[in-house]
Amino acid sequence: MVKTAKVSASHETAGLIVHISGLLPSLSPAEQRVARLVVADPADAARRTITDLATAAETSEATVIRFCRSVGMDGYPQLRIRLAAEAARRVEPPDARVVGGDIPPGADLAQIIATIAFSDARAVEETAEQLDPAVCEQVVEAINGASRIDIYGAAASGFVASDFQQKLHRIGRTAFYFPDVHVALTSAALLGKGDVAVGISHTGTTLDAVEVLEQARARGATTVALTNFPRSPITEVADFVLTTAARETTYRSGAMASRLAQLTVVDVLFVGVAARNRARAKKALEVTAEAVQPHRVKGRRS
Amino acid sequence: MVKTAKVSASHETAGLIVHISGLLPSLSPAEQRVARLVVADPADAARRTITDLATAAETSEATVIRFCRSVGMDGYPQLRIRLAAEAARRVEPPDARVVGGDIPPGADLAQIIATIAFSDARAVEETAEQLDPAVCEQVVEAINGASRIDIYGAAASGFVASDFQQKLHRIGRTAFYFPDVHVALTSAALLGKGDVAVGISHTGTTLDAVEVLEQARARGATTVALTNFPRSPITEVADFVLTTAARETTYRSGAMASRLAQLTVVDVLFVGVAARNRARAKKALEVTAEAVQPHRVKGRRS
DNA sequence: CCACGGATGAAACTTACTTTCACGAAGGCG
DNA sequence: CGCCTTCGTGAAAGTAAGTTTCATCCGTGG
Repeated sequence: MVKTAKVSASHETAGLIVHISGLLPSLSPAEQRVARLVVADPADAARRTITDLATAAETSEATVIRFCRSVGMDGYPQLRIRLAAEAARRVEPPDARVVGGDIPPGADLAQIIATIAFSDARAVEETAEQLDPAVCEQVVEAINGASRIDIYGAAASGFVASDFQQKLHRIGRTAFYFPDVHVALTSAALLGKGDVAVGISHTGTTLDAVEVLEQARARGATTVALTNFPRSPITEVADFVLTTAARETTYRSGAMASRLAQLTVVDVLFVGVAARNRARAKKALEVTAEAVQPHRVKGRRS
Repeated sequence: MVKTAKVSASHETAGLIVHISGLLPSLSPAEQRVARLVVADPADAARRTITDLATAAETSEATVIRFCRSVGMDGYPQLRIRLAAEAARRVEPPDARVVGGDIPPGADLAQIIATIAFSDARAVEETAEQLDPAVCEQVVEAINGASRIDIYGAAASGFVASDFQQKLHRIGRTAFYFPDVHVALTSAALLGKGDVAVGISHTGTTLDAVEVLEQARARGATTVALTNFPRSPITEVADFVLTTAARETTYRSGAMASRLAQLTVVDVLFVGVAARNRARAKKALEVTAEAVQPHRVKGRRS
């Protein structure tokens, strides 16, 4: 009890297994048998009960407890938990992921899932990384001060535009989304100083989106572009440019990752605006949530 | 993704916390208190004894045990071990501990960006982790063989539904999305054996979505539900259930991460279907891309 | 208003963990 | 060479943790 008791304290955090095998030689024979089992398969040991482990090590429970104390644990349960944690940590990190993005022809669903998840998550992270907080700030400011916000996007970007519109609307801002270019153009013509027009286009080359921003800008409105390509045509008619960072390839040309990246930016702007009017936004969200309550099925399944 | 073999096992092994938060609404009040403690700080929960945890959750040990069973564990010790492992594997987010939670009042844009990116990316990854490839496979199969696919979703889920519809349509599948419930219901009434109806609802309690699936199922169509909560009402009318893993406080945050998670699942299904008809899908994508070419502004996009 | 079913905690119970203690083997000292 | 000491050990007693059972409570629908 006295001799090895103090060794541990500092080593507790990292490398429990290493720690154990380090002081293995200093343990008594029976304890060593326990130690070897533990080191050989920590995860398995964590699953066992003390009696079970004692039996496997051909010794008694008492010895297992002594072993626990010898390696600096309070008791068996603590050892178990530490072992479980340790074992989990040394599991291979989510390894060879198909970074490229293209789905190989023979891929099964599991591969497809992994690939998509990876590139989708990547797009979100990378987009966030390269987003300029200062620009976001200004855009939020503009939106917050606008008496009207027009949002335009076509096809896949249309969903994003529509989503953004709905979000702003939900917190009580006057926002519009027009699926039809002509309507969007006429609306843009009615914008004025202090209003905001947002154009969303992954490629940045969507003629309609460019035209809408152009029109809005001509009327004195603040124009914001959301695109993946920082030097694309749409950026030329935008006061503020927000870029996404999605790398789409063949199959993904159906705008998959880009969409998520765009939505992330929308989320940022939305939260930014909401944060400016915390109380009001919260209230609005609650009210709108209540409004749909009758459309919910009551109760839960058990 | 290393192992695809064990279908149900993979669901349990990966993302225990996610799994729990998904089941949260379907738990009884007392169990929910326990669940919240566990989700809030898994590592801490793993350290506690059952009595301790019960006290902290202001309930009895019996309830804690019931909670363990509800989330698929044998008993408390197993839960403890799993929590410890889970907590260890989890990489500490750089700064923001706010995972699904609220943005702190004083947050600046940079913080907001980091927080959102983190929880968005997390939702995507965790959703992918717990997606069951076998179920996806069957859904893909069903969609692939369907002569018609009806997709329904309301509000935020409506965008996802619409996006899915557009994607399927683009690779030449006959898919519909109806923003109007009544139209959706009449359409569902015309579905038949071999057809597919997809209902999207984050909470799983959207009455409209449930009704549409019900109707579709009554007509012999295959029904698919996409929801965050594996035991919500919508799952009762679905032949196949696909779950997302967004840990969003259900109503408050206006469906941000959940949306991305849903889109990820949509992407998986889309690619899955496309992969079955590689040549045809590719051709279709090219043709549709050409169709919008005249609407592009010419010029570089670096 | 009652019957019913689910949710819940108190208490009985079981299992797991911890402590105590006595035995026996190894080493030292008279 | 024996006797004492020390240490490692497991049996068994003791305590704490986990699990089951059951009576009660509460809301729901007849």
